[in-house]
Amino acid sequence: MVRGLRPHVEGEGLRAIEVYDPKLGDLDGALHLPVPVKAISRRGKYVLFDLGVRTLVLHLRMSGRLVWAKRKPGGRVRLVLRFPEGGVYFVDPRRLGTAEVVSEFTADLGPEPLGDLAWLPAALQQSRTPLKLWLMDQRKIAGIGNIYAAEILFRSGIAPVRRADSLTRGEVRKLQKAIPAVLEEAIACCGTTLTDGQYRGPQGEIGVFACELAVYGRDGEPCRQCGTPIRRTVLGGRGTFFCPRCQR
DNA sequence: TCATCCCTGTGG
DNA sequence: CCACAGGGATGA
Repeated sequence: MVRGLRPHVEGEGLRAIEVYDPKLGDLDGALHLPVPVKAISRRGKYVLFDLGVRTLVLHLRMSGRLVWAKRKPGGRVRLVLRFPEGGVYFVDPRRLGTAEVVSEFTADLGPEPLGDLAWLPAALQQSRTPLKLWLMDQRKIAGIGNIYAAEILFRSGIAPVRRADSLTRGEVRKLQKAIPAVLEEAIACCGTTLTDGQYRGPQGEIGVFACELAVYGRDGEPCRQCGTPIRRTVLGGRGTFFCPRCQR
């Protein structure tokens, strides 16, 4: 998503911030607009607009989308970042997303999942939590959510409830490979659009990784690898999908 | 380490 | 109608 927005906003002047949801509060109070966007980047699931002395921090949570458009798109627009050539529209029907302007971005985030994962074995050894919860704990490793946790575990052949500190060396190696493999593949597919009105890229692109999902949302359907019905349980309050045969 | 809550929309 | 939804902060 950040890659899609980059050509539209990087180096461009942010003219105005229009807030349509009082929950978001005032955002431009500490800013001298217009201000050039020096860079747009990502850390974990946070989107960061580098405005020089300040940083605009967005988090889309469950239902948020960032749409680049000339005019207002459909849906519940909570925020607009106005640029000369168009706007970044923060569409967010559930209103769980967040936006703030800060002097320095801070968040309790673990390392990026696409960097060197040499630290992983030692970190896993220190935790007794179920592996799926470990993967989704942003303080342990940043950026992995419910869909990709499920898919990473399937590709690793590890059951979601396995304690993090119980993995064999071989399983850790599989996990180490599966984390970047699943994420890179999903990014190459432009993400995962499950149904209409859900995740889209900044130009409305559908994320076709939904076609590649092995377990997520496939409760009761046959495993693509062994035919065993995919099962759904609840872990940490979240739907958890896995193949009881392929994942031990 | 957990359930709960924040919100609203959709699908069964 | 109820269950559930891609996330995360909070308080027990």
